[in-house]
Amino acid sequence: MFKIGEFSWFTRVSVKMLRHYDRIGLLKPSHVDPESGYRYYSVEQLPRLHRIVALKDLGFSLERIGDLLAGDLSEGQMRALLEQQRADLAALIEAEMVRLVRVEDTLARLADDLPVVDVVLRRVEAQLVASMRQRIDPFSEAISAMFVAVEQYVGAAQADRPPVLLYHDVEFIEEGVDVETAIPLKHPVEPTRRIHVRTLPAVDQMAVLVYTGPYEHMMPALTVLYHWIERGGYRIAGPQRDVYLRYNGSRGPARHLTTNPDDYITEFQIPVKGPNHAL
Amino acid sequence: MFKIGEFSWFTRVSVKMLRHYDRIGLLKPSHVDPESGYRYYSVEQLPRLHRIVALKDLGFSLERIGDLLAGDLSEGQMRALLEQQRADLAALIEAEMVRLVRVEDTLARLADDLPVVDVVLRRVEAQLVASMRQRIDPFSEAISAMFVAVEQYVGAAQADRPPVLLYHDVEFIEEGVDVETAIPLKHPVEPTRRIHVRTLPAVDQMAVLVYTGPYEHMMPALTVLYHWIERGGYRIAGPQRDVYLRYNGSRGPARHLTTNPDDYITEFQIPVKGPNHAL
DNA sequence: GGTACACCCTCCTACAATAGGAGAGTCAAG
DNA sequence: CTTGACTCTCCTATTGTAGGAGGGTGTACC
Repeated sequence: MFKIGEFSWFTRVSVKMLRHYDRIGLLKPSHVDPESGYRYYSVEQLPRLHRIVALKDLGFSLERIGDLLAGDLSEGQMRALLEQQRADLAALIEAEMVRLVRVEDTLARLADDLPVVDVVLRRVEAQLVASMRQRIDPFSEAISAMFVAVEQYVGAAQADRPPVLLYHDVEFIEEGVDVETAIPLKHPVEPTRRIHVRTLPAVDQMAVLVYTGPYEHMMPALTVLYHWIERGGYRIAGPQRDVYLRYNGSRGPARHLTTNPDDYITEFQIPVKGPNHAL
Repeated sequence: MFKIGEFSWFTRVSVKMLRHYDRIGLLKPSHVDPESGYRYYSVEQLPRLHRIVALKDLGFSLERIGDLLAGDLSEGQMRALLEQQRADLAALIEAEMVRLVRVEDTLARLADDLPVVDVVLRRVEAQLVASMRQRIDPFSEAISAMFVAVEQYVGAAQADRPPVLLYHDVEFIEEGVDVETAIPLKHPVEPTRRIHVRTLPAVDQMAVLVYTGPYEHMMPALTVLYHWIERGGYRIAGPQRDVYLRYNGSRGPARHLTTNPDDYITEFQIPVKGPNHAL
């Protein structure tokens, strides 16, 4: 019989942890003095502690180790737990490798004196909108006109959410871009021949980049977004959306308006499908 | 201005977390109503929150994110933090991959109906011993005789620790194995021509396997230990030690003795050097 | 046989990031 | 003005590990 300190000394498991394993029932001392409460361990407990430590090194939680050591599980259940652990580890490694790539990309951008911008992946909810879709020349004034037309038409039905521009072309096009200007609605309005009423679908995995500044300089940021998607092993799964969080407009929800182009805030959103996450 | 719920809704950062970021100073609301305590956020805070989420996805802790966002660090410091993160991630990935290999090995053993045994890596402390070293035939009775001889010689100086057998051959040898039988000492004794007194050095990284059962069947377990070392990317860094935690002996510390070979408990220890840990 | 000191006990606290709940106050739409 | 949705603070929990306080225990040495 060993006192807890001796047992700790040569198993290299701290006294704190041995007491913890006792409390959670993972490893009870073979004898506890009822007078003093002193724990006494025997060599016979060594294989069990050894297995606990080994399973811990395999990445199992103490709770799962408890299950595994309970002994009342079939070989099939044992295998299932191990398979589960393998899958968890594989997923974790994949996620960490994507992270590593991203950190390296950021370092590379820093080394090249390029601006560091941040992309995040998140869900975007569905949104009822009124919209107008049209082929126009890129960066043209026509876009403003389209937004204004839709806003005027929907009037009080406009929701207090930022307007959205959708790009329906799959590839880059020099002129005649297929765009849709969408204004969020509080409730449906009657469609017309030019103004449609529809619901922008929710997107579970949206790669999002927030850009602050005038529209002329947004291309480098957008490039980063595409780079991010590619490097992360994602594929594009829908039309890009530009969300105007802060923009120049005499109309529209007041809290989204500003006049200084340097204060413009735009969110670039690209729906993606990824290998390592649920759709 | 958005109330916390709205801000949470479209950033997909939970209200709980927004309040948390406020408390730790990571993201203060642009306005807090002094009456109600209500937090109000503005679009201008979106880039910052976005960056926080992006850095979190890169694996940074909130504390480090705080440092990174403080803005008062040079590009060099920024780079250093990223480099650190890269190194941390690389190390983590390597460790997880070793884990994964081990889980897969365990599954393979399970599928082949081989016994699952557990190897752990730990430190072993230095130990003063009296020992006798000799070439003998493997598994011979001579080993017992050597232990008995040393035990008899050291007498009361014997410490209450298990005897150790060291194998000094680097490779497997059919006959004439170079072994050393070591008995732990409480304090030094006089050496003789045949009995040496020395300190078994501490080993920082010892691959250890606990084996329960008679000596005849220990080879498969030992094979696992070698396999484990190889698969983990370690190299052997010293002589193997067998520690007799529970063995048959009429003498020796009482708490290590038993007569039933099925109750024998032996620890196989092999010093290793590994790529991913400090020496 | 006593005393000092190393050891052991329980109970509390902390970490980091996140989540849930209780109880009370606030805002906005009808 | 009521009601229901929202918000506030404060408390608790998670997981594995560690530190400390305050008090009891075992033993080696004198």
